[in-house]
Amino acid sequence: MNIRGLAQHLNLSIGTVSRALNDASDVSDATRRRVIEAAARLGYTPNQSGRSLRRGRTGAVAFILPVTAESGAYGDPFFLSLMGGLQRHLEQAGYELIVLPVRHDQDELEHLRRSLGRGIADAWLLAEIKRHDERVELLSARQLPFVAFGRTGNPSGYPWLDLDFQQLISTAVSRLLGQGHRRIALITPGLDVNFSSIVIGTYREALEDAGVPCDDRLIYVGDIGPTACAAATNGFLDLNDPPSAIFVMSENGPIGVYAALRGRGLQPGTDVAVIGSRNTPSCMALDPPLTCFSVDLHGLGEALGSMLLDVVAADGAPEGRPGLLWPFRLRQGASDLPDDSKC
Amino acid sequence: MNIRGLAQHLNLSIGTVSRALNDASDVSDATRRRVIEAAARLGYTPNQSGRSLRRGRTGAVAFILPVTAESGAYGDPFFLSLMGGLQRHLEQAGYELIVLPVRHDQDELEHLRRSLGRGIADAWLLAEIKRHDERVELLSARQLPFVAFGRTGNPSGYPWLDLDFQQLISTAVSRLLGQGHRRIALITPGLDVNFSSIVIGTYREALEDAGVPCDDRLIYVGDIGPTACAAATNGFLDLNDPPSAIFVMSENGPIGVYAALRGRGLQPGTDVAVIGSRNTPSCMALDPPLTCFSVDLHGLGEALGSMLLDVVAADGAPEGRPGLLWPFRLRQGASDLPDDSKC
DNA sequence: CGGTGTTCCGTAAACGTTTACGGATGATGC
DNA sequence: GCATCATCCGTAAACGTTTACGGAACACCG
Repeated sequence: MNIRGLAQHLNLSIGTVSRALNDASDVSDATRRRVIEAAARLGYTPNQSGRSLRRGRTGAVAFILPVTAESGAYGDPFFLSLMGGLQRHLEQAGYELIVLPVRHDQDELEHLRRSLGRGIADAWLLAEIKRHDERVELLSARQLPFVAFGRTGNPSGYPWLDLDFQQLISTAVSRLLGQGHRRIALITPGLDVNFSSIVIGTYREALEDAGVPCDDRLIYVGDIGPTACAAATNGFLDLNDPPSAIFVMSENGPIGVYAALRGRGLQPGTDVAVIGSRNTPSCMALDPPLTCFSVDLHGLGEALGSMLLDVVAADGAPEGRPGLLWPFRLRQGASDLPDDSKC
Repeated sequence: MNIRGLAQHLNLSIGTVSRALNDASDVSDATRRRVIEAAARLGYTPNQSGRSLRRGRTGAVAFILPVTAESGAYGDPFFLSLMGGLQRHLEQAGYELIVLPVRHDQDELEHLRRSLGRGIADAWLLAEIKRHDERVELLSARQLPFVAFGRTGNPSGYPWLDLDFQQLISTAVSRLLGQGHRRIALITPGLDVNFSSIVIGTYREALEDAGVPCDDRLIYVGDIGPTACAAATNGFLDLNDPPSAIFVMSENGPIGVYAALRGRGLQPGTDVAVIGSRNTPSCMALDPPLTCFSVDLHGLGEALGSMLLDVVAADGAPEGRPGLLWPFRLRQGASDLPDDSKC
């Protein structure tokens, strides 16, 4: 069902039908109603290729979504929830969200180039930003509207939104300090992960501000799977002066920490305080309930959608758009009770 | 950078450039090389709108992905891993995978109509198929190429792939029977979930085949969140003759089951056997390790990709394509040891 | 009644590709 | 040397839409 067929059916010209359906100026109310009614009745929907060929834009925003390549592993459900809010916000503005999955074992720059070439969207959303990210450079160089979820090492000259890891760490550490802990261990991923250096820096600052000496033996940087975190915990406990609290910047890491503590006959939350970073389903299954942080993913998606719409509206005027930090919320569990006996 | 610009740059006609880049017949090797080299050098990528307007097809497959609408909840990471295999398979055939998220609180039929109208893909992949699914009917009626991941109550006349729940249940029940259990409880979601009736039916058959009487008080049908599963477990344990084994058709349900057992001083895997359905991260965090089932998600994605390519190739000849059942694999843990004392 | 607007609609030219068709060129066979 | 043929390339018509432009019809005002 073309626009031509619709026009013939209505004894109107193609142009009039198009105007009636789109801009709605220069067309009488009577015919507009007639056209809209007939379009609905005949099931006419404008061909997207023709439309976006003629106009310069597609009415869609593309989200480059990293997915796992391995067979057994699950992906990060974080993004899935984010997509709900993002899609809702874009939908309200008449935009469509399309997601382009890219596997971790793919050349992501090449993938982005191909996707850009398809010209499938008016704006682009990048995730899992690296400290030095060629995709950000590519999009900046081509002056294409995009938003980065995450930030590079030099986060200026492009719009980004990132989680406020600084707030996360300082909240966790000051909470533990407030509970009387003085030896607080830190488990955080390798420095190739963008936020890890922020984590370490903020951790050091927070201790310093409180006048608590920082012991490098209490900092573990590396693989943050459950087993690696268990090993790290055992390493902490082997020290002459073991920590009384452990902050774990990892999704499934707290599971390993709990296991290692129990392996030594220690009870999380009673003998050693534990605070995790995110309320993943696996961490919510722990007993005693893990004190950790959550993110308003829906709101986060909506904020990203809003930024994307801004960026696509202000085409070619990317100035003055600052980066945004998105807060974590503390979810109090029972794993970080103060352990006064150790102070 | 148009094809016109490229042609002018090469002193060739537009048609020749197009042929050189596409079909590659009727063009000499020398010029073809020259064109390809120049296209790469000038960064030319054919405009997708123009291309798919002229040809009837887009070279893409669309995956209608259900995402959560609530703010706190995470989505199902199941699909994320599936997308990796799907994308790889399609990529190898020169197809692109685009994902269209649809929120659970949206009118999914209306959303599908809009998406179809955009004509953005050559084939469609549906997920979370309902027992009576209007989307399947819509796509069938319009003769559009699609594949259903899941199946309706009457799974014929369209290509589908579904998980083999029957195999899952019969494997679990016969395993428990083989371990000597005679009173096996079942926790399964409400009958609005498509596979739940299959689960119950197969459970009954398996018991009947083994000559074990089926006690309806050992079947719980309803909400399968952790707390609901804990309540169901407590209900089982309140019986005069409580079960010695529990099969939980739920993702996070085993967490609640473990908690309820421990609340009564019972040790999972020692006092009561527990088998779960899926190896979600939350279940893998349990101690003792949960015996459950896993799915080769990558292979599943590739199988879906293969079916999609078949469907898009055999346009208008949808006959003879049977449904496919995808197997579960048992992952032995330590939660289903035989409890001979109770037999 | 002429002039000036306003309202509504048709005309046609784009947007960037692909592809059927034909023509030019050169090679080959007789 | 002429006919035949293969090889390569240019021409132009589509694909379905949007939109600038102009024109027809009509109202209004002096």
